[in-house]
Amino acid sequence: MPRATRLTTGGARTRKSIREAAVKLFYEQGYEATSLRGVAAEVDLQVGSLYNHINGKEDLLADIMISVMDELLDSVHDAVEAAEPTALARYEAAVGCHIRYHAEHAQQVFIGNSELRSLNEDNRTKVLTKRAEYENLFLRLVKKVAAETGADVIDPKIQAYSVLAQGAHVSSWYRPSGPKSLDKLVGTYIKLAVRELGLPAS
Amino acid sequence: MPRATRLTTGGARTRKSIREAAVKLFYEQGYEATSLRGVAAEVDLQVGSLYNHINGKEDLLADIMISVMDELLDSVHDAVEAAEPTALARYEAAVGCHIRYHAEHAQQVFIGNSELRSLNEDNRTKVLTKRAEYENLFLRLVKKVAAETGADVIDPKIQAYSVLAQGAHVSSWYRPSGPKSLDKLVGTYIKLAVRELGLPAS
DNA sequence: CCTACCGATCGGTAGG
DNA sequence: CCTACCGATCGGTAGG
Repeated sequence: MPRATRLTTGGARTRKSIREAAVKLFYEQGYEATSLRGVAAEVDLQVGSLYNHINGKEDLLADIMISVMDELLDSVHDAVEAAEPTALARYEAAVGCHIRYHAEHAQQVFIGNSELRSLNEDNRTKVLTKRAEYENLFLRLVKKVAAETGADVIDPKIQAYSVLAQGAHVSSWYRPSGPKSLDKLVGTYIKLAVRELGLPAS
Repeated sequence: MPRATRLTTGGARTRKSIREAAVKLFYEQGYEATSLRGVAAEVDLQVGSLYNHINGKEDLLADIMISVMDELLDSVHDAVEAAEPTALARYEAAVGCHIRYHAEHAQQVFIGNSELRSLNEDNRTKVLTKRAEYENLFLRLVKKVAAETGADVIDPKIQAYSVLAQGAHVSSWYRPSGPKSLDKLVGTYIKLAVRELGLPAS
């Protein structure tokens, strides 16, 4: 039995393909303008067959939006923990991870930032809760930098919002084929974020 | 004839009401999820009657998106010309006007930033051209500040993008009922923008 | 400005 | 996983 792992692949693989097709179409056309027939065609299925893998159109969207927030939270937490144990280094790591994720997952993040309205109350609450958690993560980091360095932070909340705004914007224009290297881009945004705190470049 | 001005009001007033209803519903539900029946109901008309005032659903959207860009361009141009004739003062005026407009017209701007996909090629090109013009306006201002003050601007394009990103973000959360006064908010964003240029607060 | 209608398309389901 | 279908709703139009 050299291929025992294959036992579970068929269904899971199809499910993943459907999700990827949904990300692509939701990004290109928007959730409302995307038909399940379009999603099905993308993975060579008929509409009815989709229902062997998903519970409905909105489930597909909720899945994408919730998992993108989970990934973001995990990534930034990991980046912060891996950084040097100073408040500024941790903040820089968080900003860098935030920008990098938004560039590398531009489609998913863009969907996450534009289709909140299409979720029912239950799913919307779930996503909003995770977003609030993400915001608070940055807010705490900003406040720690201020406490540890004495930086003259004008408004910690706007400061955190500023970083979130840059990420959202990056996800709307970044393409891997662009002229700038991603490392350089991330570095630029980190410098801007540090400057905004009123600190000299490190 | 004490009400001669009324001669032209009837039709124009209805047209304006329809547009305002469309802004409200496009903002709340998104363009695709909004039906012309919903728009009609909002102004106490039947669907068919809308066509005495508009050419179709997309015309309504294109109108909103194009006029928001025209207003933005005019406002910022005016603000720049009214400012003290130093590059930094002009830049500060532009950033302040940008943020203020995005707060005061949050719904229209939010539509402008999220429904590009729903326009046909012709209208999309019109809007994108105006957006490019708007971006260039900020890019030139940043470069002038750098030239005049010797500021160490890391990347003028990203710098301009940063300001645009803040505006888009503000339009997604700002409510007039919020705790912060608009003047104070605008002031905060101006300070952040100046700091990003590597200049001390003025 | 309304009534009544058109063809098209949608999400979802039954039944196999 | 497919065929065939459902009711609902859509943008838009004719005709008055």
